[in-house]
Amino acid sequence: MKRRRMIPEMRREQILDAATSLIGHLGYNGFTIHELARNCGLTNGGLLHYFGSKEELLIAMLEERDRRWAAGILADLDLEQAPADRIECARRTVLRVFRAIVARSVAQPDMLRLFTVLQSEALNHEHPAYTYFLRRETMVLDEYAYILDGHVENPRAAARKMLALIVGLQQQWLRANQGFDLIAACDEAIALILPWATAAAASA
Amino acid sequence: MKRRRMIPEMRREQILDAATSLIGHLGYNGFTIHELARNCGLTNGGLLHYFGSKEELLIAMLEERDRRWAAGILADLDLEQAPADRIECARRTVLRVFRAIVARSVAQPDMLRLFTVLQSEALNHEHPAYTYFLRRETMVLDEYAYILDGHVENPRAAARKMLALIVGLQQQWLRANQGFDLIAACDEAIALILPWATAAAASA
Amino acid sequence: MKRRRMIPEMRREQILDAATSLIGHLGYNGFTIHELARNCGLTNGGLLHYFGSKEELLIAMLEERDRRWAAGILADLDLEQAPADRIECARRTVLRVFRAIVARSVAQPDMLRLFTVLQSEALNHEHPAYTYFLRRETMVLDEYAYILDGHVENPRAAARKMLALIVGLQQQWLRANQGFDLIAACDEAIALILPWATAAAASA
Amino acid sequence: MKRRRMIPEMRREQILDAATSLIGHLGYNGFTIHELARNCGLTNGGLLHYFGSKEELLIAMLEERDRRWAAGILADLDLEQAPADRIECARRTVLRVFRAIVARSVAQPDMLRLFTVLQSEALNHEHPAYTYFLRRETMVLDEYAYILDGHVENPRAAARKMLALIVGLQQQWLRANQGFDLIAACDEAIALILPWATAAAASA
DNA sequence: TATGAATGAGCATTCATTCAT
DNA sequence: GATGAATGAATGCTCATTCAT
Repeated sequence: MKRRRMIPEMRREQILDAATSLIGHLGYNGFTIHELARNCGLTNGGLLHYFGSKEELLIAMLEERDRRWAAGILADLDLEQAPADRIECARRTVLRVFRAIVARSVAQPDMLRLFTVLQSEALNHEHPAYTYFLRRETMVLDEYAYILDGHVENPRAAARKMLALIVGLQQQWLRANQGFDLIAACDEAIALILPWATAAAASA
Repeated sequence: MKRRRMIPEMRREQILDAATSLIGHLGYNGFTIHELARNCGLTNGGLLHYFGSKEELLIAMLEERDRRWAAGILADLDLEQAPADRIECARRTVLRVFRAIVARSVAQPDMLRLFTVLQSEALNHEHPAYTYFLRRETMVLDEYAYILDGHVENPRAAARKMLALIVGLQQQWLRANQGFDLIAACDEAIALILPWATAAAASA
Repeated sequence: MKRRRMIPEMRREQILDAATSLIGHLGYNGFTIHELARNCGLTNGGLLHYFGSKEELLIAMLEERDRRWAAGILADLDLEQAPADRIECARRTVLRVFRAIVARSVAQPDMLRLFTVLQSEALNHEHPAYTYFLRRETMVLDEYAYILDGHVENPRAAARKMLALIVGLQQQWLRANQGFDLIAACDEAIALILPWATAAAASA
Repeated sequence: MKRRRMIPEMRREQILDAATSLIGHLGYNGFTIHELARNCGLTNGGLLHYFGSKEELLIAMLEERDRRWAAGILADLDLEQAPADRIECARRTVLRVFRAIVARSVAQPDMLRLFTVLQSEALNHEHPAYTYFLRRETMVLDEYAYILDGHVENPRAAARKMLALIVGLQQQWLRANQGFDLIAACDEAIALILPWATAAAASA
C-alpha cells in the first residue's frame, strides 16, 4: 500500500475531526482505534503515533475541541457586534451570550453530539473523562452564575436551571434528529429564567 | 463449586438488579456479560440461559424496569392521597405528578443512573436501545403535554422544557454525587413553567 | 472447526507438556501463547481458559514441573535400591543422590532445557520467574550442603561448586546437542569434590 | 528536539555500551530497538542507521565485545607481569590465566551478564546467536584444553569441568546479586582441577 | 546523520456466544 | 438449571522496519 505522508498538523486535525464524529456516535467505549484509523486512511499503529493511547487521544481531543468550541462562541459574539467589554453584563449582552452558546451547537452538531454522549458516559468515576467533565461542569456553572449575577435573584440556582435547559433541549434535539428549532426552543427557555428577555428578544 | 439452583423468577430478578447497577455505571458498551454473571454468582453461560444475548438482556431489562418505574411513580401518587381521577388535572395534581417523578429518581438513584446513561448512549441509530428511547421520549413528551394542557399556553413546548429541566438537573445531580437538593431544584424549575406553582407549593 | 472437548486434567497436562518444550526452546520472552495453543490444537482464548495469562501459565508450569522433577529423582532412588533412610548419609547414598539428579536430566532433556533457559532469563529482576529461581537456588544449595555435610570440609562452598559443575556441564551438553556422555562427565566432576567417590564408583 | 550529531565512532560505541547493559538484562528477545534508541538519545530509525537490523546489531555487538573482552584479559595478564611467552605454560602462568578470566567478570559484571544471558538464550537452534556461541564454546574449550595440557591427565575433560565451574559460579554470583566472593570461589574451584594450585596460590 | 511518519505483522488479552455435559 | 470448555473475532497496543524529508 502507498505510504501517504501528511503534514503532521493536518494529520492531527484530520484525526481529531474523525474522532469527534466517531466518538460522538459511539462513545468512548464504543469506538475502536482501528475504525478511527481506517477513517483517516492509515493503520492502527500509524494513528497511535500521534496519540499514544486511546485514553490520551480522548483527553487530547477534549481539550483541543473545548478550546475551539469556546473560541467559536467568542468569535460569534465579536462578529455580530462586540461589546466594549465582555464582562459588561448589560441585558442585551447576557442574552447574546446564551444565544451564541446555543447557536454554536446548531452550527456544529457533531461537536454537540460529542459532548452530549461523553458527558453521560463520563458520569462513571472510572471513566477516563470523569474528572474532565466534573471540572468542566463546575466551570460552566461558575461562568453562568457570573453572567447571570445582577439579573436574577439566585444566580447559582439560575445557572443550574439554565444549563439543565440547554443540555436537556440539546439532547432532545439530537434524538429528534434535529427535527425542531433548537434556537427558538432555547430562546423560550432563556425567557423563563430571564423574564425581561421576551421583550428584549422582540426588539432584537 | 456448588451449583446453587434458584427459583427462576428470583434469579431473573437478581440478574436485572445487578444489571441495573452495572449498566447504570458502565453503559451498554462498557459492561460485560462476564462481570454481570460474576455479580450474580453464576457463570457466563448460566446467565445467557435466562436472556439469550446481551442485546436481549438490555431490552428485557429496559421494559421490565420501565414498568416498575412507572408503577412506582403511580404508587407514590396513590400513597400520598390519590386523586379520584389521575386525569383530573387540577393544579395540585399536576404539581404532584411532576414531584412524584422527581422523587422517584431520588429514591432510586441507580435506576436514574441507568436511564441517564443509556439515554445518551442510545442517541446513536445503531444502538440496540435507540428505538426504545426514541419511542419513550415521544411518549413522555406526549404525556407531559397532556398533563400540562390547560395550564400553559403551549403544552408541547412546555413539555419539552419541563423534560429538559428534569433531565438536565438529574444529570447535574448525578455528577455532583448527589451533592445538592434535587427535589428543591426541580420544584423551582417546575415553578418556572407553572408560575402559579410557587403559591401552590407554599400552601402544600 | 470441530470442537474437541477434552477432559480438563488431560488438557492441562497436554498444555504443560507443550509449554515445557516450547519455553525450553524459546524462553519466556520468545514463545507466544498463540503458538502454544496451536501446538495443543486449540485457540488462543481456549488456552487462556486454563491459565489466565502468560505469566500465570509460566508460574503454574514451573511449580508443577518442579514437583514432578523432584518426585522423579526420588522415584529413581527408590527404584534402584532404597536406603533405609534417605537422610542416612552414607557415602554410597550421597553418590547415588547426585547421580540420580544428573540421570534425571539425561532422561528428560526437554525439562532440563526448560530449567536451563529460564534460569538465565530469570536473572533479571523484572522477569516473572525471578523470585522463583532465586528461592529455588537457595533451596537447592541448602539441600546440597545438607547432603554433603560430614563428607567435605566446607559443605556450603562444596554445594556451590557441585551445583556449578552440574549446571555448567548440562549447559555444555545441551549446546553440544547431547554429544557427550553427561553422566560420565558429571561422575568425574563429583569425584573432584568427593575424592573417595572414585573408589566407591568402581565398586558400585 | 535538537538534532545532536555525533562522531560516528563515538555513537557506535555509545550504542554498544547501552546495548550491552540492555541485552544483558532483558536478553535478545526481551529488549527493543526503541528502548535502546531512547537510552542513546536518538530515535528508532536513527539507531538502525548504524546497525541495519536488530539481528545485525546483536552479532556486531557480540564480536566487538568479545574482542574487547579477550583484549582485557590479555591486558590484565601483561599488566601484572607478562610471561615471556603466553604459551609457556608453567604452573604459575596457568593459574594466572584462569584468575584473569574470572577477574574480568568481576571487573565488568554487565558484560558477564550479557554473555551469561545470551549463552542460554542461544541454546536454541533458531536463535540468531546460536552459531556464534556454538563456535565460541568450542574455541574456549580448545583453548582451555591447550592451556591445561601437561598439567592434568585428560585436558579436554578438565577443560569442560573448568568451564562448567566458572560459568556455573558466575551465574550463581549474578543471581545472588554479587553477594559472595566470586574470585575466592573460583580459586577454590580451580584448585579442584589443579591440585597443586593450592600450594601455588599460597606462595603467590 | 538523523528524524519521525507510516506500515504490517504480531502480541496478550477480552468478549459474546455456543454447546456438550 | 447451570457449568465450563472452546471458539472466533476483535481490541488496544507494540515492534522491527522502511522511507521521505
